[in-house]
Amino acid sequence: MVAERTAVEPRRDRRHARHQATKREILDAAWKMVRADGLNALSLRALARVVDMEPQSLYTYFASKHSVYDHLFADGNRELLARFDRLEVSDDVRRALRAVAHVFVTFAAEDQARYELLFLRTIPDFEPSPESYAVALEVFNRGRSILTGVGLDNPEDFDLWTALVSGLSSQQLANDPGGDRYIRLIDNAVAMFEEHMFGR
Amino acid sequence: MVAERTAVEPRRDRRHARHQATKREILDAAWKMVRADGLNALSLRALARVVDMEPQSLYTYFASKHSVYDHLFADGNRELLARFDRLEVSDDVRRALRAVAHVFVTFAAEDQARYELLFLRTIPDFEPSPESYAVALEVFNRGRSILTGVGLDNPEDFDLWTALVSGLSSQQLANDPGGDRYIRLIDNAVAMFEEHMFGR
DNA sequence: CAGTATTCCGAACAGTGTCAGGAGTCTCGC
DNA sequence: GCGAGACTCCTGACACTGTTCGGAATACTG
Repeated sequence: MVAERTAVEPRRDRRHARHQATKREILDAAWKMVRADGLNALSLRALARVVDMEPQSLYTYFASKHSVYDHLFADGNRELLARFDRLEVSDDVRRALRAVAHVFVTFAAEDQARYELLFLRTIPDFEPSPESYAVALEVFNRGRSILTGVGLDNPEDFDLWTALVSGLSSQQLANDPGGDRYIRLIDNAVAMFEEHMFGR
Repeated sequence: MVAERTAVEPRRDRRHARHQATKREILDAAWKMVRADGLNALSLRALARVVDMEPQSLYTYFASKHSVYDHLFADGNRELLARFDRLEVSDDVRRALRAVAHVFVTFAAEDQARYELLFLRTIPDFEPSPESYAVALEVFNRGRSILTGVGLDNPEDFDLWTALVSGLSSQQLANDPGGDRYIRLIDNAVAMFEEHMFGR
């Protein structure tokens, strides 16, 4: 029985590799379309056309359209997590807060559809799977740990921080997409926040 | 020719009244559905079922589904405008800012779908008509004039203000719908903003 | 080579927004 | 009161959507 299992495993793995490759191609195409036409405008038939398949074949890789969204959701969170990882946290509080805010707002401003998917509940009945949600939680915790690292461990302080940063992001996307009208305000906003938290 | 016109007018008006009444009923039903199932989940066929019509009959009152959204958009903005009108602006800066923030965040937190429709571009290809957008502009100007009334006439200050308030709103909706986790932070946020603008 | 897992597609179903055309109804001037 | 015309509503239909079923290829394994 053990032999049988070890004999089967490699086959599965190779298939799995091909499978994953195609999955990646589909997801990349989905990102492209979603960026171009909006998150809610994604159509499986159009997606299939782009990756040169019949619409039904997509179901070999994804259980449903929501599952596609789910993988995009995880993708986006992994990307944001990677950017936080690349961030070397400064000792200087203001500098650290600035860096975090800049990473987040820039990330948001880059891609309206991605922001919608990750941070707004805009697709009817979509809920991330536990696995995908775990990635999102990791992002959340990472962001919070950076904040506590500079001495902000009060949950309400963190809530105010996220409100401020997400406000800059959503306003940037809504009122000046592609521009930097609100991105320019980051330093000022961080200064305001820091003064309030630590005194002038 | 003039006689003909004046003779026709009253008839038109009475029709118009009935027409508007039905229109209102349809929009009210649409609000209900949108609140229950989400903005993007609205279906003309389901809407028709609720108002006891055939789906195609809705086209007597609205040129398209987007037109329904457009009327809801105007509805929402008129409601927000009315709340600003009911607001008596205090001489005390902090009190005034608090009141404005509270009106807005409460308005947002009440209705996720309405917030999406008014402040996020979440429906594919939807753009408010000039008439509806005019109402939105009026809301925007009203909010800004209240701010300038307390001495904040710098556009960037107003941008930071809207970012802060909309951030509280969207976080409230996303992370604690129905609760008051971020609504409770309004006073604190206003204090932070005021200190930063006017000194401690 | 035989057997099996995997990938893909053809056909179909229920749902969507929307358009064309035609009934029925209401209100008007005569 | 009658005919004209606007108005309201519906039947039928079209192209689209996500999704399921069943079978045909294909690729890999023993």
